[in-house]
Amino acid sequence: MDIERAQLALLTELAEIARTLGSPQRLMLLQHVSQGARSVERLAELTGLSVANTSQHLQHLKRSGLVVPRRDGKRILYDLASGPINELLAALTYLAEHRRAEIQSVISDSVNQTERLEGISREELLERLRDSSVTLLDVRPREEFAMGHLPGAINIPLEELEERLSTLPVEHEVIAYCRGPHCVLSVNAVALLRRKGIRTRLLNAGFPDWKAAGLSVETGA
Amino acid sequence: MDIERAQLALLTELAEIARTLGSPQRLMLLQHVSQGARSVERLAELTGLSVANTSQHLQHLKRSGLVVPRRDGKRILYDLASGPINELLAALTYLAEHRRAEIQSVISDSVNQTERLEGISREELLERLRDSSVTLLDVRPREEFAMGHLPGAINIPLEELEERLSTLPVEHEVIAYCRGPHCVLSVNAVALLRRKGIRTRLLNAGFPDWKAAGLSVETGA
DNA sequence: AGAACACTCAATAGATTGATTGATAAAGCT
DNA sequence: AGCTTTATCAATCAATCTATTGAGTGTTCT
Repeated sequence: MDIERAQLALLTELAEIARTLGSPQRLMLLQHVSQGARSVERLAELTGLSVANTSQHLQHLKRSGLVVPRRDGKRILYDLASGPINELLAALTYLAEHRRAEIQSVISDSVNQTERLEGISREELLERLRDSSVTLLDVRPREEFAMGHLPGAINIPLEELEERLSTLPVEHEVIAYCRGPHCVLSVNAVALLRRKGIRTRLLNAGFPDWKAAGLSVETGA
Repeated sequence: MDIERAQLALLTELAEIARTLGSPQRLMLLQHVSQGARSVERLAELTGLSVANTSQHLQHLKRSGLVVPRRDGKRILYDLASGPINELLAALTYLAEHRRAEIQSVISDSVNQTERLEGISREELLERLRDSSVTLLDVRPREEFAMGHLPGAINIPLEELEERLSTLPVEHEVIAYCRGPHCVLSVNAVALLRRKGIRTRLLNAGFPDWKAAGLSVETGA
């Protein structure tokens, strides 16, 4: 019974966080806040909500420990709290994408949708690279990138991705990769980019697989 | 602008999933379902909910694409939908745990992040008590306080602290304590008082430690 | 000190959600 | 066919959530 009560307490905590995320407005706020500390007024502007309403949603986010306020003169800046918040959002986005792809594949017969989600194979990538119709993105840390990467890839470590979004060429589809088929880095990157409306796919293989397959590799920055 | 609309649509989808997870009952159902397909009646039994209520929650989960029903004779079995649902739950749990750990170790939502919860040792406290240069504050519930407390301590349960702030003597530094070194009550009390500009520190030990060390104890209100 | 500013708080009305009840539908049994 | 089991649906009421309004708090500037 004591275990059951503890279980219930934990689930109640989880539910509280989840319910906080259960509003498009708050998700929008969170997304803006995750790009750096912002004042209430700025956030109201960015989201199109009234200031009072924005304030209330921010209080809600604060109560759930997702944002942290900090006074700066006469304004109050809200910042993302520490902890794996982006990871949670990534997981949520990823699931939503998965679900959407599933629904679409039932309606239309297009395999393209599921493929989009599942990722891209080495073979297809090679083909697309030949006619340079993709942007290849390596989200590993700088050091790993320097040790070797796929030819033509550009390196933006995941932590910097959000702020350096504008430097990313988006005229083509973006293919993200990191260390392996289920490396968290690239999954997060794909979720982030898709939230921004950028067409993005995941490379099924990571850099080690690529190298192991004997394909060409570049080194240096 | 078109991107913005797509953004909003995606966020609405995310919010819908999140809101579905925003209920302890549904999380409980999901947890049971994730261990294998179960009938409505069985799930009602496992969770202690009524059958009709269980059914409704399951409909909700189904609408959000988290579970899938399948007929088996006269019963209907619910199974976990495909997709990274467990990953999402894991991310949620991870964040909740992270948040909990943070509350216990640091001043999570204090305005001034530079302020640390600098603690005070039993030895120093004894010395300060001798020349009555501190106010000793016990933030545990009344009942616990009556069962025994540090000599000279005044009792203001955490819930009442904010409204009874004016009754707190603040000419000296305030030392707060409750049950143990990382009891959430006193951590919150310290954060609250510091926000109000009252010099406050946390006693490294709680009441149980004090008693165990054989130091003198008062009882009664 | 007083005005302007940025934000929060409290109160409200309208919409949404949760649990309960009783009625309905679908499958299996006799 | 009738009857039972199992689950859903429809209707209800209390509780909660959202956005708006206007008042109140703390900070800076003059």
